[in-house]
Amino acid sequence: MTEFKLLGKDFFERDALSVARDLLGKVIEVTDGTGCCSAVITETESYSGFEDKASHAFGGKVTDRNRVMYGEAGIIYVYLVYGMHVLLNIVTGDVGFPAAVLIRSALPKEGMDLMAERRFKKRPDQLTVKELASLAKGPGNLTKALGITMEDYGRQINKIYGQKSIAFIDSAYTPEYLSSKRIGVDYAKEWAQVPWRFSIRDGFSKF
DNA sequence: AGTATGATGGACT
DNA sequence: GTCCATCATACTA
Repeated sequence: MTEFKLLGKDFFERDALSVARDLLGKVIEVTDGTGCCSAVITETESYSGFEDKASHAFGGKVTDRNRVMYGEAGIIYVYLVYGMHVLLNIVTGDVGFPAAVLIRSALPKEGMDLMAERRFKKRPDQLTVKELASLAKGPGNLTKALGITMEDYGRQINKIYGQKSIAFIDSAYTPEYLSSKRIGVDYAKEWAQVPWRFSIRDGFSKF
């Protein structure tokens, strides 16, 4: 009998940096018509406020894509980059203040068969070591493995929509972590340098 | 209505 | 380290 509790709206109703850091070691669990899978969150990034040049909401910009960043905490903000990758964010903080946490990587926990099928059309025992290690590593790989799609846009976490739900589960695990520069935002100049990326210190990362 | 580009990932040198 | 697939979105006009 596993005791678990969902991370409520209050968890996400805080500043994006705290949420990003505290999300490390927590579990994301996705259920859809094909089944259920979960993974331990190992890497996140925060995007916060009007001044953050790396944020889609920089300068208070509002578009059809980024609109939910101004919404209530716990809303799912997904978008497509490079014409092919879906990236998962959770909105944080107060309504009207644009902020979100990007989930970049996770360690597969349950539902390996689903994740292996979605990523490589293979059974888990057919995966190479490289494939296994990269199952949910990287924001694009993570959403593909977990089955997160654009249809999840604007939905609330921990709620069921038809057969689909994206839940966040608490954990007593509070890992040592590292902070570093955010990835892929060099265009944001000085805002590309702020240490708003968080990752579990696993002893293997070279940071 | 035309164009530039990206909160990536994989292949390759 | 370099190249590039691929297309919705944001921006220019």
